[in-house]
Amino acid sequence: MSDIRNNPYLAHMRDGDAASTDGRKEGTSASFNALVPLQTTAAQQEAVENDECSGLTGRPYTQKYQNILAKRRDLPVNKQRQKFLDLIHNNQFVVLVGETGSGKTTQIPQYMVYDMLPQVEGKMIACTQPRRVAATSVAQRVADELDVKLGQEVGYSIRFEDCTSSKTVLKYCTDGMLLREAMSDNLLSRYSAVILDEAHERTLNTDILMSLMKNIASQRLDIKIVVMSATLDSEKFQKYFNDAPLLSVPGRTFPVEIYYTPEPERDYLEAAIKTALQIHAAEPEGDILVFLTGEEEIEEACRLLRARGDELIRRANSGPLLIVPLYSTLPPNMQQKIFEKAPEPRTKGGAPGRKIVVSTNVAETSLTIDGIVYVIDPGFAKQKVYNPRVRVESLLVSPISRAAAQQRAGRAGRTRPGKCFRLYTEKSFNNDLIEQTYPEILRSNLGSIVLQLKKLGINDLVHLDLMDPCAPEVLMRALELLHYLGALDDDANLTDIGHAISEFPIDPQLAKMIISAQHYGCTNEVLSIAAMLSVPNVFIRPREAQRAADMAKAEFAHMDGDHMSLLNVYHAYKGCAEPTQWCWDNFLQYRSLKAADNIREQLRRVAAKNDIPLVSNDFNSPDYYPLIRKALTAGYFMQVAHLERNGQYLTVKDNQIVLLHPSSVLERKPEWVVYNEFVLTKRHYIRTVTEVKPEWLLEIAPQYYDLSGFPPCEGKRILEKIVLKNAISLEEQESKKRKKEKSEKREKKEKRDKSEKRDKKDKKEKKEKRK
DNA sequence: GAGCACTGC
Repeated sequence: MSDIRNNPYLAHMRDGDAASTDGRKEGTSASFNALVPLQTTAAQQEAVENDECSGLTGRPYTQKYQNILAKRRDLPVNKQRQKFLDLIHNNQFVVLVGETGSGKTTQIPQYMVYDMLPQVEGKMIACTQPRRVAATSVAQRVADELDVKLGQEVGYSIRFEDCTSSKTVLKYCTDGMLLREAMSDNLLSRYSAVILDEAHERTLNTDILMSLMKNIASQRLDIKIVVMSATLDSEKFQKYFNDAPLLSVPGRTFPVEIYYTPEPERDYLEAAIKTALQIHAAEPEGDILVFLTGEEEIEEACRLLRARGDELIRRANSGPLLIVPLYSTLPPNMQQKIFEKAPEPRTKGGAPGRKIVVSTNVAETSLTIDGIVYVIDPGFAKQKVYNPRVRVESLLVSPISRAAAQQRAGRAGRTRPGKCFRLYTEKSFNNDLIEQTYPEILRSNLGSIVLQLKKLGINDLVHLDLMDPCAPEVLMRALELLHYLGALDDDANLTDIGHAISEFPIDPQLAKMIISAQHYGCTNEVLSIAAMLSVPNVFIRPREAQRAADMAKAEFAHMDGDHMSLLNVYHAYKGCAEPTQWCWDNFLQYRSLKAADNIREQLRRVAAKNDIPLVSNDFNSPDYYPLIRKALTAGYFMQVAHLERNGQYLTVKDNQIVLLHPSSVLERKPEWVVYNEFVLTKRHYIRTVTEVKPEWLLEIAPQYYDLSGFPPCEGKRILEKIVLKNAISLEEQESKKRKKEKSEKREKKEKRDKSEKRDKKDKKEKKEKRK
């Protein structure tokens, strides 16, 4: 343990003993003079906070600091500070449950800093968040609380942005970011403690990180782990972390009354609209939040609400309504509308106006709207599901869990007591809804995750200690994919290609595409395509201007297919003078294109770091596009469809009937295509499609196109013919080669014989001369 | 001739 005299917080207290309060004396006396381990009490910590100068910077505290300090002392978590410190002193893991408003996210990391003084050993404390905005905004708040400049002693680290310095002691970061760091520093040796926040959300990254921390903790007895969650499902966390102790901190929210429908609702959209209007007509002032499942449904609900709201206002003299849709793909300026105030009464003293926000799940966790008093919860959400049999991820409207329903209801009690109207029966809530939403790890394709785990040095995936183990078939699919990509060898160990792929923060297929592009001389172009495939759809198609949008899109169409069209869009975007206006004029999503540009730059850096040359072919060469398509094939040879003679596309190897997605720029139907996505809706579609040649498949991925395992279909027969033809020509080549070799041998032999004869002759002559 | 919950590296 370190010398406590190095403690920058406590150091100044030695000098100022005379002026000490009791609390400070408690801190000064026995503990640090006796060189005890770095363990503080709540009183010591508070004394340090009460001091005139900051222990971190040595500067006097500002008035702003003092004002915030008063509020911090009032947080529920502060009353449990001593209890928390006792637990963390005596345990490697602590589970902390704290509801909204407990102050856990801002305070616990600070308590840890005071207690562990990571800077003494040149280390840091990390606190992870599932979302970027949370990481940045909380870091800013804590920097203010500690009276330091953001990016100095307190910082954050998210994709595209590292706001830390050599002085940083406390770092907020996304959980994905910490995972990336662990890939190059398997034991996270730069950290003396890791705090995992919002663990109840059970995102893919949080689950992997929990497993990783458990593993690291068994090898590093000096590291402390705090797992923070908002739900009461704490037993599962405690059990998982070797029966860790639990600390519960009450939240600070207002009570929310729950109402259920007496009978099940047949049409939840209709019921939601009716309920909203009833609230408007009968309930006191306060805004309404309605949860629906997707963009189309939300826009439809807004239309109906506006129409019927107008009628209500006319007939019943109700207050004016502001109806706002909210979903993530909504342009930012439209998203800002949710923060507008409810409209004023039409006449002085008239019925108050009201705001109704109709939102997807984005309002459940990611965005907080002030002033919401009423929540309407139909009980559904779109959720990701993964079907390993057909290797397809899709979105399905499904009932939410009880935990999610609780979370939604909580949105009504942020500023004052509220009400939540559940559009299902109480019986249904208790009997039909599952307790918790299935964690993401059980609903995802794990290709990328398995590769990351390998890179993290975790080889035994079957015995991987996860809170919810994933299905063996999902693991098999992931290993299979990585093996075919050449990322894993026959013993499932990382290959050189695998190491390279894992460096890229994108799907393994995309990374393989980039790595392969160097052999086709087109890394520049393929980087652009990979970036465009990693962002949300760039094409906008408003209902009221569909034809204009389609025409704008046609300008970018490339006859080889959608990938090349994306490349056209990217090039045009890079070449335009005023990006925002240009995007607007061309029905393109500026946000997506900007993101693509950002990602491309990141990918370019990773490529450069891995010695992948950044090259392009001559644009005027006839091979310019075919070579790009070959690189595409090197990543996506597992996603190929063949046009059968009956006019239907069949996926190769799975023999699924699929249709070209109507958004495709391909007007004809090429015989062989690679596709980026399999979309499962009413029908099976392949989306983002480009023409390829069957010869390429056999040439680029012979290990995958071992046709003996393929189900019979036209595509297979054609590939077999090519294999045969290749074999024949190979045989011909071989025999030619053999003939050539034979004749060469003969010639050589003749030469040799001749020279030998000559030598003999020479020797003979020499001999005779000597004689 | 159609859809796109939400995050994240």
